[in-house]
Amino acid sequence: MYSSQYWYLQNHSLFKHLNSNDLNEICLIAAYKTVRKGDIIFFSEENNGRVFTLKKGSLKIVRIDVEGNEIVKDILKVGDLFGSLDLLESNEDEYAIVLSDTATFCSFKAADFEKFIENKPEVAVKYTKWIGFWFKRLENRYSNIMFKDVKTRLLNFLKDIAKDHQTDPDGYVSLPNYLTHQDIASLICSTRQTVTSLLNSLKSEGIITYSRKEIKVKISVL
Amino acid sequence: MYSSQYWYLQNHSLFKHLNSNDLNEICLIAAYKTVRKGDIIFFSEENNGRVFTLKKGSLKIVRIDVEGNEIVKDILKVGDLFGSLDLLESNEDEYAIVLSDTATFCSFKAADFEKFIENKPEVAVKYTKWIGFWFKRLENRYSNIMFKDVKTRLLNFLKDIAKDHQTDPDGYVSLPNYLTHQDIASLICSTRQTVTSLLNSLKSEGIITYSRKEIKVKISVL
DNA sequence: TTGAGTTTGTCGGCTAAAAGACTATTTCCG
DNA sequence: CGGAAATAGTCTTTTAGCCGACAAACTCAA
Repeated sequence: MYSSQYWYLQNHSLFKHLNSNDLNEICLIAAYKTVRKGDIIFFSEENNGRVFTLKKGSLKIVRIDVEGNEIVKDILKVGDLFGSLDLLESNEDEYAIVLSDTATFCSFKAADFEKFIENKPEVAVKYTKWIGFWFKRLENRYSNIMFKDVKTRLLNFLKDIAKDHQTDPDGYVSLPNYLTHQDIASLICSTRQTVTSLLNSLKSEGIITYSRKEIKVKISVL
Repeated sequence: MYSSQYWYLQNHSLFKHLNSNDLNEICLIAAYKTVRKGDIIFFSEENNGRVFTLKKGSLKIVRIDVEGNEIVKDILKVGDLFGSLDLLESNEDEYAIVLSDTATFCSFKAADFEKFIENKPEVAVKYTKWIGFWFKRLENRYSNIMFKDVKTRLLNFLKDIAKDHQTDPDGYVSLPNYLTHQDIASLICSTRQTVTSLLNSLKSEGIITYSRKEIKVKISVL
């Protein structure tokens, strides 16, 4: 018999191979929380230096730049880590907004995790690799932005979210759409107007169909 | 009494706090090498999955994109880590070119380092933080490229290399210049011609002077 | 159901900077 | 030294896509 908290942790690839004693230990430093759509998770104040793992739902990471613009940095889904991944403080100008109806996540203080890691070297190595993956992901995202035109970037963005979804028998992938054109623009580093007109030209090319709730993408094009 | 190899490792912040037994251990998995200007370090083949630390000199990291263009990804200096930082394989399309007259570096197999880490969790935590720093650095570099115009990016680039150099009494920082305009263009994501004319306009504004060997930057402007 | 707020659609002007073409200068090496 | 290769300088042309302005469509709460 195990508590649901155990299940959550065990289900996360970072902790999958830990036994129940280990889980017991990390549960002591982990805190769970469920929040609703539109809720904001700030990384400053009491959350500063915390690492979060998303258990359910999806959210977007937003940064406020020096001019006060909102920049959508990333869209996260179940299993992703966020927060102070580098085990360092700060991130004052960043926060997360819940996109799905509800989201559940657990979190622990980077400092506590650090202590935990020191006794669980397998976890340390796994964590290191995890960070390495994200590093590569960031590199790819950015080189995409710098060397591809907006249309390609938009298609790559669609491809990226489509890859974790089932293909319908008609050859389309149906993606629930939590994002405004403004959000998408921010993610692919473009403008609202450009995204709108590109989406419409993709629509008239028969590559996608979309409403405000859903985007369907012809999988063969990606 | 210690060998010069010990000194090298000990001098690197990642290994600074290890005692001589630990150093002995990691020396067994580390290999040293000195190379000359223009030499190329490939990350594929026998170097695949290796982590390097630069002991002396400077080098540039180059990537070949799908269209065959050389993209200068980074300029590294003493103390920097490069190679398979994520402890993973691949990086086939990347290599390093030595810029200084000579360069010395040591390297170890990611797999060996991993084993080492499992017995030295403090090193794992340090390594994770190290990667975290680079993560942030990458984020900053790219947000710079995406949200600033070319002139600002060029000035930021100069600021960045100026920050580890002494200021002359005349208020200028003298930077040895290993880079062509093409290299600089690639680093700040612009074109050769644009860099050339921007450098010349900065020169006529009295902000910099430069030859092919050296760039002098008025520190007050940065 | 109504009207305020938010998100989408469309257009044309505008500009930074890429791209191309050619020349001038410097470097390198036999 | 001399001549080829690499690098830098300066034009002009072209263009992707940003930006403002405004209208249409949708959403939601009172």
